[in-house]
Amino acid sequence: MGKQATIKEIAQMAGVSPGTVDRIIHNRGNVSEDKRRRIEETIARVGYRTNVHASAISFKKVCRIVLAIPETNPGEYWDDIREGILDGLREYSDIRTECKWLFFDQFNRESCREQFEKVIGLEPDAVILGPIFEAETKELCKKLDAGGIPYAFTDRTVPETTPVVSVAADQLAAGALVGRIMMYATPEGSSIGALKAIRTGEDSSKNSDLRQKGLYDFFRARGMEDRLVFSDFSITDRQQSKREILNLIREHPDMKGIAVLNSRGHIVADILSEEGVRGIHLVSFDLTEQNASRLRGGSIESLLCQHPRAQGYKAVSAIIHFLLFKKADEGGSIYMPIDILMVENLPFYRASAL
Amino acid sequence: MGKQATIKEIAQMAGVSPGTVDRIIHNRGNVSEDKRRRIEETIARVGYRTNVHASAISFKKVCRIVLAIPETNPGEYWDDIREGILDGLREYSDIRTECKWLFFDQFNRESCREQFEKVIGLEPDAVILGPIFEAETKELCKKLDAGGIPYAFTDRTVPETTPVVSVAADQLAAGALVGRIMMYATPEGSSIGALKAIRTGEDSSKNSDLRQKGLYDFFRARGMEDRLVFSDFSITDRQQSKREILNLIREHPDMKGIAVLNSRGHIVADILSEEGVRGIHLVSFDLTEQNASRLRGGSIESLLCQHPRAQGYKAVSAIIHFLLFKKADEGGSIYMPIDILMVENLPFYRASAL
DNA sequence: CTGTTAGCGCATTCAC
DNA sequence: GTGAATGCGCTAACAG
Repeated sequence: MGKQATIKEIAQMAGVSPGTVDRIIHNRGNVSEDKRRRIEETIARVGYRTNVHASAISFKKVCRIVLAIPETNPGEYWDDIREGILDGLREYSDIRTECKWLFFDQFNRESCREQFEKVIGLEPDAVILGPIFEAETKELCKKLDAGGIPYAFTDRTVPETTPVVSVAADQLAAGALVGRIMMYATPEGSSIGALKAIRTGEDSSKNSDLRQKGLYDFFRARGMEDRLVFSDFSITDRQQSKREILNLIREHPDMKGIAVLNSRGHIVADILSEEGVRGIHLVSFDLTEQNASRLRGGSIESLLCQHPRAQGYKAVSAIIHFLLFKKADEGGSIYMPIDILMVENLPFYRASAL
Repeated sequence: MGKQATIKEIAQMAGVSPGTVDRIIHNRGNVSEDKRRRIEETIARVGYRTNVHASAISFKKVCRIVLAIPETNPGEYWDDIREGILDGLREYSDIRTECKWLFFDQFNRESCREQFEKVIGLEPDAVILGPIFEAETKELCKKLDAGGIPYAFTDRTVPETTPVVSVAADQLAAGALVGRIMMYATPEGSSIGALKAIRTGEDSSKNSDLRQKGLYDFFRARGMEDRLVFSDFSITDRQQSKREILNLIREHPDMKGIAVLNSRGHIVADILSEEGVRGIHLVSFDLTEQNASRLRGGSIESLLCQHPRAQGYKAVSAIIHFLLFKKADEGGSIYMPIDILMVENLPFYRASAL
């Protein structure tokens, strides 16, 4: 814990003024090549790190941040992400930050496009995006890149973009993890349903697709891929989804496990409960209120999740950090841990805010 | 994100000077009852929160912190806690903190007593303890209480003490979680070994005992407690422990799962591997390097853990926060989440430092 | 008991 | 290009 050098000391050692040191630290230019080298050298030599506190306290500029993410009901996935973003914003409440929220319907491409089109006009210093629709996201990012405006993603990565950071979990690994849990929890040779609940006409989401692939690969690698039964089911009409699921079970009487590859496990749980179907091990994704209550009630056995709140928090941290220092310290993506929740460890999960 | 009020503004609103406001914020006394009430009232009204950055930057006093924890090999549980403590210290590196580390042997009561006896003499402003030995810990805490020196625990709570905070996981719940995993992963009716690896003559640790009880209660609640076979095994002599474990398996040929209730799962894993024993589902505790490698290799199926690094970090945060504001904000104990690790989510776990 | 005041380390003008 | 000067919100020492 040796005492940290200050800018003033660096300046003295390099034979320049504190202002000049500050200029190179913030990449603000206007420094002769000669001094830049001298300063950078002594900074490296003494291992100078800027004092975040002093930095934050004297930071004047107000940061205009635009946040464009899906709007969801309280307690659902994107609502948790929003909470995490608010946490992050609060944490940095000492630096002046001016936020503009744009919410869109995650099932409606038009609504997303509409909101994304407003972004540039708001002249943000930075942007945080929920990249649900890939094409729209890419298009927006191209403009942001052109304008030199930094942006970050939560929830997933997007090809052909250059975000400061993507905060996301590895969904292939998550799918494989579902596979492992199913392998343990169901008898050898039984079949396992892999479901996605989607709205009629909706594309299934990128994340679900990756999970499906991860799950498939896991079983395939063990020569058991024929145990898997993939199927979508619609959630527009409750009666219909019920029929679909009951049908599935009827057609596969040896089905001992069902993995719901998105957050709609609670729907399947309720259908199975209502019909008194027992002995099917149910796994789903995301700790939404609805899923949590089914987990407590025992109709869902386990949930995989990626702490959406922490995700939101980290995206904000990264983007603000970038704004302060004009450079990212993480290498472009932050991988979230994939958490497994069962009744016993559920109570201690939410508490750990960060 | 309304602008935060400053101390100066609070002072003005309450009709006092900034110094007086600061006095009540830090519980430094010397304020008339009348003004105290007025100030506290306006603080509450405008929702004032002290600006951590400004606070950190102008904090003058050097904090003498004594840390007395077990010493372990790199990559083991207590070593991770130590890392987390260092993280926390680094985070607050801007406030002057003077640390004195005292390490003891976690299997040697005398060594602990020896180190604990040095604590008071070092005149610490605060103490962080690894409360392995209950009697010694209680004794030390009595002295600390008398001297008005705040202290915090990592790893577990200790009765009859008044720490600023205990950072620990609920081990009963952890034990129950082992039960659930075993229930899923082993065939109905098979027996399950519940082992503790201990040194000859050593008491088994409090945490292991709680886990054992949690596991037992889980099965008992389901009328399956006779599936459990409890047993200790010594790790002083490798050959002997091998015999013990192989004996256990021989006596219970229907044993399909083994839970190691402390961090020595890797020992059992190796013994099973060497003997070519297959088909036994092995669960253990703590993500040590040794366990991680067996998890990757497939000889351990899953690990339960409680992010020791985060534990250390949180203990430091809490104690420093207390030093700054002379009061705790958490209610005396922080519960860590209980994490389940399998091969698939292992790679993403360490990364999430906090 | 209470008000005043001098920094803390850094970001940002504003002169030179 | 560069250096000096000012202030951010708070702490702590000091003068009353």
